Amino acid sequence: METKEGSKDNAKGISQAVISRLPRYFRYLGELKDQGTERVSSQELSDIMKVTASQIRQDLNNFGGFGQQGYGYKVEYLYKEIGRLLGLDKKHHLIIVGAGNLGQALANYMNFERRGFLFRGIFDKDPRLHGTFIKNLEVMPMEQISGFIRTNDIDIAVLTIPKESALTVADTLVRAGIKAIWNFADVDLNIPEEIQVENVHLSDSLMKLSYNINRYKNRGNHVEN
Amino acid sequence: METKEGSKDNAKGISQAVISRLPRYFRYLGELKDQGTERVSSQELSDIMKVTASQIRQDLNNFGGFGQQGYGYKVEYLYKEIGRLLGLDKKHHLIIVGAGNLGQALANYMNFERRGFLFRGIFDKDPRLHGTFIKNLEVMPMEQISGFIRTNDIDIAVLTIPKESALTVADTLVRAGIKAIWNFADVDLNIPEEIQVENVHLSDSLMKLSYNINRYKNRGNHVEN
DNA sequence: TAGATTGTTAATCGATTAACAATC
DNA sequence: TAGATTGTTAATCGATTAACAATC
Repeated sequence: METKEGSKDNAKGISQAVISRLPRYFRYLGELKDQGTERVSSQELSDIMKVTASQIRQDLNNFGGFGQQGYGYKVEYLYKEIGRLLGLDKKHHLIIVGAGNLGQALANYMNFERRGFLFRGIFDKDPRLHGTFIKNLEVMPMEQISGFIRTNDIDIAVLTIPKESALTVADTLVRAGIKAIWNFADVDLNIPEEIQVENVHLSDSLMKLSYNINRYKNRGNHVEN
Repeated sequence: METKEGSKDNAKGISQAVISRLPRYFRYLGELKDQGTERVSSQELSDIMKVTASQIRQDLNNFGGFGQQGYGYKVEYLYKEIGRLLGLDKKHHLIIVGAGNLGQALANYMNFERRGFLFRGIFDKDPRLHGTFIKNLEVMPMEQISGFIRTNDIDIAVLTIPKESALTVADTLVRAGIKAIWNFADVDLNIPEEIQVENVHLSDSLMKLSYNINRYKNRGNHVEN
């Protein structure tokens, strides 16, 4: 069992469908924990989260045996384990590329810092912004990105620039050794497979909402995305 | 053929998987259009978008016959039709609830207006903000939301408030007759089925990225969401 | 007409749900 | 031990891909 569990822990081939659900489990378990709940069964969680108990058990079992038969799951333990899977036990160092409204908003959003996502630098091509401060960060010129990534051990770049420059800037980031890009530009990046990309296409999201207003209901309104 | 096409046009039961892909088709077709491309085959689009030609034809056929056998699809026509499906031929009236950093950023983002999503009001519970302007919009107190929705024919509420107040505010919105909520609060709303909800859970998105940094590659880095 | 490419049916693949044996 | 609930296998469902007949 040890071997098996160990191998499952860093198993490959877990579908993005499952991974997408982990933060939601994490969120609900955090609530239960804050309420002082000690244990939860897949059925109880199923009722709260409106997904099947079967799916919960399947999802969790992708990563090893987190529960105890006849008892259920220990909330605190499961919460911590899922947090670990999500990399929340480690600190991440981020830069924001694009100091426009969205870049500023993200820089000021405290909840990311709370989870270990630390903003270390912010860049913009507009010289008028250079030297100004957003939160505690001085806006730097784009030319300094590569050096900054290398010197400050930056994992993640948050891309909040217009789509016109997104592709070339993404290339710069990749060449500087970035591990992941959180992409808010309205374009699909074209970078090597091993660099992780998570797209937040706000326009797409709004258009989807617009579609659903006009058409008849298709599914529930919970979960998804 | 007329009857069939007509019925397909407002067909129910089109999966959210398909609907989620429509904005991306729209985006690529817009680019082709801007480049002056007149026609495109599913195979050509497949090469550009990195999805199978089969999927493209299947997806489009959910909504009726947009193409011509032996020829392909007329770019401009298909672009317009998908835009129509996405409700972009109509104007939408939105309010922003929560005038914090994110609310301000969204208010200032021009691309939504360009697509017919018009911001008509912005609300916040902080009295110090009341009467100040964000873009061309005066910040109003929360108490005025319901009246404003009814008077100004508001379709969509953009929810950019902390999760603590999100549930109760969402209820207010529903009672005032809102059709859809674009939810940026870090919580799942619990409102009637017929009200459309599109969640943008930024924290979830960042956690997913974090997961993928630590684990091995699972899939390509293109597309998804 | 011959060639190209759609629309659509059939086959495959993957994800979700159900069922139940293992076990706490 | 009996009861509860997981972990896991098997069944189902849905989405994607392949194949090809229809037709421009």
